[in-house]
Amino acid sequence: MFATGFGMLAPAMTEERKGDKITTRAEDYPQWYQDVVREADLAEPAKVVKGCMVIKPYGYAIWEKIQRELDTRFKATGHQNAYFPLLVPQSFITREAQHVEGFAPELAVVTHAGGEKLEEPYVIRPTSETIIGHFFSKWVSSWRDLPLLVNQWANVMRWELRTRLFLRTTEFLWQEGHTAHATHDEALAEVRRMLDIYGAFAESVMAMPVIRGIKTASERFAGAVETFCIEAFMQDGKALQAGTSHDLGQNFGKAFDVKFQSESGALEYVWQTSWGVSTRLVGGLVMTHSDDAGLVLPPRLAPIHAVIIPIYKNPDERTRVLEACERLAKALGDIDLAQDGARQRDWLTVQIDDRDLRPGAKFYHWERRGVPIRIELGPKDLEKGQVCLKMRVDTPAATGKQFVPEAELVATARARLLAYQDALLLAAAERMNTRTVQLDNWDEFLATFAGENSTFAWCHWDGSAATEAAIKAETKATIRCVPLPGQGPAPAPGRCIKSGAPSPQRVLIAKAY
RNA sequence: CGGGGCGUAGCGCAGUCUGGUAGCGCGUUCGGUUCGGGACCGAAAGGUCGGAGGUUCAAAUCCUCUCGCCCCGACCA
Repeated sequence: MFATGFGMLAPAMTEERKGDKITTRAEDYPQWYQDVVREADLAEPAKVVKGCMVIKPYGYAIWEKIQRELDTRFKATGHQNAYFPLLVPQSFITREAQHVEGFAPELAVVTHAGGEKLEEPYVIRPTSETIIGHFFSKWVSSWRDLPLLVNQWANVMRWELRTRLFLRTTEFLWQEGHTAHATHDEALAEVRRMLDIYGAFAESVMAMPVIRGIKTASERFAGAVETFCIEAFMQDGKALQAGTSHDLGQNFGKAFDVKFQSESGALEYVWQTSWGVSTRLVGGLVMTHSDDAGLVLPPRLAPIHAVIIPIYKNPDERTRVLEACERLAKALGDIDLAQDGARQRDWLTVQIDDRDLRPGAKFYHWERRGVPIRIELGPKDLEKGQVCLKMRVDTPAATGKQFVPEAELVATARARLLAYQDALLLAAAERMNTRTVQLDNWDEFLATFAGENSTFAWCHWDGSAATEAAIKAETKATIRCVPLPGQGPAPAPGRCIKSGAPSPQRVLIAKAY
């Protein structure tokens, strides 16, 4: 499948404004992020609705690719999609003590409908554990009904005080998996399995390396027994919680009376899990790979893999060049990027930019949108039977403009895209690794997190909430997670960086989005 | 909710102090010349100056009230 007329993906020239420069990262990182999102045409603040955003077609196309990849993985592990109501009876939220406490401050509540005041207000779901708990209790009665594995793609609302496009908005899109199991061990295995899926997805599809770990009590999901997470390293040294997987224990089972009769005949509460990732991932994608020239996308998530720019001086040349462009697009469109063993094909999407603009303007246009490959085709190339190929970001394997014989284009393009995907992951991992430090001295810690500074720091912590709060109060840095085996430095005892008390292992500390 | 700032053309702004024909840049439309890293020339369209009230011969400008937004401090995928 090839495409040359993707109206939705080809933003009109109205967005092309000379002077709309992208602030450099060194100059002002938050401004750079906003500029990149705007210039890549990913989203814009809704303005008329406080704290909300409009995800524009190009940005939504990236989210759809994320959805497709994850949904395939969820289905492959036995989950089924379902959909639960947006509105949740207020009394449901208050059923689980920790849950209410955590979410009460950010709830939007519907008090009137049909011109009348409601007997019981509804809250707009901030997450769906409660209403799903209610239905699980109706659906589960026997051990034969377990495990129950469902997922929902939905929007949720949390009344945020301060918002940033994709990273934190009042309404956002996500996926929330909810499962019920007969034993705690089985539930825990599910929690870990989904965390593994998130981690593998982040690294192999988003090319975004992550640290897998467990949240401290203060950062734990309201109502969970344990929260597992993946934390990603942003270019400014801050951490982004990119996905979470919760062991809910029997907390919601008890609150919503989700019971089953076991094989031995005993009546028991189910063990539940929930796990989710959101459109925040798009923000993480931006802050992982993009540069001062704009968005950079890994091929596996790029809505457009290659753009072909025709070069011509007169109508006759235009006709001949465009004809050749169509030929190239058709050939490239037959490339399947899917890895061995993938369940579905992943055809290359190609676009010919035949707008009446000068080539240079088109180069900048697509560069800002992060299209991985640019192909220039002009009269000189036609004569020589070659095409000019350039990757959005230089990699050791491919630097600057390269000329390849037309006959080799398809093979070259495929190889370059696959190498590019790997190169982005490698570059991101190197950035994270070289900027990750081990700190053992409080003064050093203060210097590391002075002002807006942040990086990934492995430090000893005495395990107390008081120390954790003190670190946060003094530096704004927080404990992102206690690493899982294989993540971070090998566990070894030491002394807490703040209190000096004994500590069994180092934890990951950074400022966070 | 406390402190600071701002509402004038699609976007960014000037004009407000000192009332007197509503302007500039970018973008948009049309025509032409251009086209291997952000083109140029010519013409044109586009604004009840956030809203309401008041002062005045006359208000974007002065006064009163009001609405909305942004930034900074207490929460979070």
